[in-house]
Amino acid sequence: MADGRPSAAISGENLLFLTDEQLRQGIEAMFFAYRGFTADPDRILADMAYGRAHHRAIHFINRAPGTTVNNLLNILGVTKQSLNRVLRTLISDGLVESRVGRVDKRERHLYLTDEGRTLEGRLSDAQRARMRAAFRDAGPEAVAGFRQVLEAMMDSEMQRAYTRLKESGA
Amino acid sequence: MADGRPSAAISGENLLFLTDEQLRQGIEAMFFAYRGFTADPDRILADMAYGRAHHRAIHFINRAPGTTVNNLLNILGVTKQSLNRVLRTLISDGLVESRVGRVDKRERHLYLTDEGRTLEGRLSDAQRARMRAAFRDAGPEAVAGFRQVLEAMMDSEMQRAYTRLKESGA
DNA sequence: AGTTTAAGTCAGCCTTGTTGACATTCCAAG
DNA sequence: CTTGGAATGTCAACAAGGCTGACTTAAACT
Repeated sequence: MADGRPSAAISGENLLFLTDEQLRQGIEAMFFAYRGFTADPDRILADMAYGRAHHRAIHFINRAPGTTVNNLLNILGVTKQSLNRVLRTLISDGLVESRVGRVDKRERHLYLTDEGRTLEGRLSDAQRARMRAAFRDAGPEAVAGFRQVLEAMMDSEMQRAYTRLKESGA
Repeated sequence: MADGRPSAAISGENLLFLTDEQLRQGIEAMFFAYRGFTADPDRILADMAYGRAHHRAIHFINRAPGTTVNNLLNILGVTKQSLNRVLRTLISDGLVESRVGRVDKRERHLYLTDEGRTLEGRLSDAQRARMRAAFRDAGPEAVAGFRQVLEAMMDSEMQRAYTRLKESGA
């Protein structure tokens, strides 16, 4: 409905005519691209008893070693019960190590074991390969735009988490 | 690991240095942005007995009215059992109508009812509002780049589906 | 006539999300 | 010192939405 009718949006000096059709194409692009984005790690995980939730935990523990459970909870946006089930299996399988905090012994700090890092590498390599190919195909300007739009699409809380991770990284 | 070490990629005339860190930021941007992308419709659906799967079915039936079950299956990338469960509830709730094909009576052609279109509108409006804000914030060049990268990230099969939908649209 | 295709259905399983209730441990404030 | 609250862990139950496998029906194709 309303195809062709412009959803006008005025932004400072810029007057953008964003039709519903253009927005819908953006929506569909996100849907199809996210499928591709997760496809490669999913294939690797399917062989083991793990799923996407395990991948996410492993990714962010690798990204910020020593992170607390609570911090991970905020980043992942799931309940502690849900995360706990995933962490329990990862710990008992020897991929993740949970150390009691030194300053606050209630906290658990999470680290990947060597085995955990190995799996992380396998998953990351697969996901990065696709991202690298996409970045290469699209070119540097497109990559900058890609990141700008994605950042603008996040909830402000996630935007802060993303920025924090970005700055801690490089 | 390998932070700082460049994953070089040569693309025709362009020499891109894509570090693992840059790729990881792209990966995390996708993760956080997709959460935002689904957040608004999810909130609407949570009040009803519906979930994201119902939203996807409604979206693509609206997009291509009269589509067959098999076609929808290919676009959504799920099993017919999974889709059927969703379609059954949508049909019995009066949001979707299933008509026997005229030329091939084995096929069922799917259409939204008035009630279905109403819900579709509510969900789309919410999702488009966020997309519109992100597009406006980022600007037209960024939007073009965003779409280029996403398209390059899709599996080729999905890329074809996406292009077909795009061309059928505007 | 026999095979293939589209769709639907039943049963069962898995992952991953949810609530709610409750125990433990420890820090910090009164 | 005691009490309240925070961080964590755990148990149970449940739901959504994926999956596989097996089977039926009806129509179309060869």
